Amino acid sequence: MKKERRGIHRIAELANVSIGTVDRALHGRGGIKEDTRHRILQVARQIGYTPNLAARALSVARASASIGVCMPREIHFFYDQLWSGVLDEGRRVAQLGISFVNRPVQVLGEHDTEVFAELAHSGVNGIILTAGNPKGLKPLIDEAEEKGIRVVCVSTDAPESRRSSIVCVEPRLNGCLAGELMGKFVPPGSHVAVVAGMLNTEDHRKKTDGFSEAFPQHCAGGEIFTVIEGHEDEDESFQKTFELLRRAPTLSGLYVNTVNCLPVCRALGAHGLAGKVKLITTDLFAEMAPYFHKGIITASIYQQPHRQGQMAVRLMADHLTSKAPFPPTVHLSPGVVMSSNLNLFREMRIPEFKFDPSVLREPAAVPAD
Amino acid sequence: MKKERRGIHRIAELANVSIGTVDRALHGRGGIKEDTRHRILQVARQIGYTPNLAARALSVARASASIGVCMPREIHFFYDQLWSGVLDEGRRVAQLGISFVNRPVQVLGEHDTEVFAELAHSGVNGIILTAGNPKGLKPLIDEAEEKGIRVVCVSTDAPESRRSSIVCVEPRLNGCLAGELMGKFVPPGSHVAVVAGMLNTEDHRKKTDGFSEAFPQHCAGGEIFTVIEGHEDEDESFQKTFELLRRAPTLSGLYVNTVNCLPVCRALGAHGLAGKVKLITTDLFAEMAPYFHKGIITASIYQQPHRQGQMAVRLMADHLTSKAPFPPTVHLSPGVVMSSNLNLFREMRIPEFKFDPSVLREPAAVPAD
DNA sequence: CTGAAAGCGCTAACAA
DNA sequence: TTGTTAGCGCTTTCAG
Repeated sequence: MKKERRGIHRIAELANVSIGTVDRALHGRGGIKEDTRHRILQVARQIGYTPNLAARALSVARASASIGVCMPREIHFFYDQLWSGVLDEGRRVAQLGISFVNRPVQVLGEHDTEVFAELAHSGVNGIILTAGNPKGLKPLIDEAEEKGIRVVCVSTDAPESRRSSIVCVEPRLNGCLAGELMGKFVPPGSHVAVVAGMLNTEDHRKKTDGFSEAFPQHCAGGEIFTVIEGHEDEDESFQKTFELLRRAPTLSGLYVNTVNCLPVCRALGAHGLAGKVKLITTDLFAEMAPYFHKGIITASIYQQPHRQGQMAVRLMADHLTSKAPFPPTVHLSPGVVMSSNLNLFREMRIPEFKFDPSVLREPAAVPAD
Repeated sequence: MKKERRGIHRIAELANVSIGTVDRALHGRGGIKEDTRHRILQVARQIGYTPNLAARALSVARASASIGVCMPREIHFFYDQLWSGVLDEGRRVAQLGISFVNRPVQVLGEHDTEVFAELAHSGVNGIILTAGNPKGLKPLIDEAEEKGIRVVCVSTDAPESRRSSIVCVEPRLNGCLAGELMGKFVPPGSHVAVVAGMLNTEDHRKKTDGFSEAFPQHCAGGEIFTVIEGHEDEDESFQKTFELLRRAPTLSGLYVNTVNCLPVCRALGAHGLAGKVKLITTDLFAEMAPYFHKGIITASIYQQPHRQGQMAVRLMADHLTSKAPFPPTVHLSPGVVMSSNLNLFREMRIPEFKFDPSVLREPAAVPAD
């Protein structure tokens, strides 16, 4: 009594040929009679054959696909989460024989052209990239795509380039959602202000635009009192906000579109305005929790960094393993964080996942002994 | 001249043992002298050994598992999405040799005990279950777990049972978030009402409780005017809501905690109260879109059905392939849908994914010839 | 044109 | 306590 074989063996059995022939048929390789080929495909379809990717990966050994990753190390944990999404999902697809080459850069846009160029020449089959420096990157990306190295941008786009896909929360929509929420939080005719990072970065400008457009639509007679720039500097942000609140005591809302919201929270606290001025922030990290509880932050727009990383890896892996086509864009919906659901976000887990370079190597799976 | 070996063979060579011993050392299995174990681990660490997951997957493939799925077919697309999450993720893990036995039941709680029992005896290694009938299911679940069949509940729990894990959005938290939002949307001292499905279902009761607790906390002097039951009946819901709005013209908010919100929207429309009464709904389906655009629905609390399905499959698959432990609970954060981000939700894609039993078979991966 | 056979790195069952 | 061996399903020679 013989055991039931699987996969191509099964097909071979049913079609009365050898597995070698089955392989030739399945891969459209030459050197096979057209009607045996046809017969084999028929059988394969009948039994619903699906190739075992692990076996394939194993067989072709290290010739199998690898993905390069170039993303920044951290800003207030946003990139920590992005990395951890990539690494988590990477661990899964590793089971399918896909390997990773991780090349973190210190901060967004720093040396990313060099690192990208190096990756592109290192023999990877695809690159996941946070494009801090779109202009400089464009030619490199186009060249890589030309050579068949697919590029997926994540979180920050290089929209002019020929990258295969982009995974992000659209900044404009991010601002719109904040604007809509703000419009519902404050009474008609309210004045609100925006605290941006730097208006000359695309991202912050688009968020500001989205907010400015949506807010008046959802708050009859509402107006944007002013837009100030904190330049990602703690002291400057605090000072400017503090000053603003003194100058404009009738302000009913504040929208911070950079991750750097703590100074603003402190300025509001210093004025004793908890809850009086509705504060909508962006992103999430553990130190924000007390300000939710005190009612200083009313809501935060969450950009799902972990999921972005995960999606980018999935897109690339699906393409590499099953030549799945890339969707031109993957726009995630931003989440809304309020005090009720705050604790469900991974950023609130302690201890906070700290980015550890050692994690960047493949899971060194030698257990501590 | 012999070829350079890789992986555990390499380690075996260097440590002067056989691959069997290396395997034992690496996995902390018994039957190995402590110092050989130590030496082997030492070597492994030195050469930066990383297990080849493809090889492992392949090797254990024969032992590989099947997952039974028992979930309802549909309620206003919620279960469609849940299924599609399960099927999508199932397609991925199928590549690791995991197969599925899908057993849809028509509606929540109908015949689920029979179907579960059948699954439990069909030789599956794990069951994903939407427990419509927790009392009846408990003994069956416990028995299955006893036999080593792990059970993961999804969307609806069987909390008394020994199920390995539950993936859901907590109903109470769902209500809290709605309450918090409502508290910020309406002015202090407002009266609001709740439209529930049936208060005797755990789920709706808990949502109502959460809302009732959170709302007054976030709206000074706010009160719950009344809670009405629509019993998931179109006409009854419309009538009762219409009546309520006439009786209480000062109402400033309405929270619908069942998916059946269209009658309420219509009643609001009929009274010309679009935007005047803030309406917060639950879940999302395509027909709701116009009510967002007209400003009748202010926000909806989204329970992420697709992701719930996906998570349940991942939990089970990770356990089956890597004996990963189950987290006792996976509580997803509900999403907030407003008109700005409405279009990003998969429910808005047309054509709406309709549940098709044929999808329940594995995809045939044989290229058209 | 087709078949046979050798691995890929790992697990697990069985011998020693 | 350790070594040996037979696969897992696939790709890739090399013979027929």
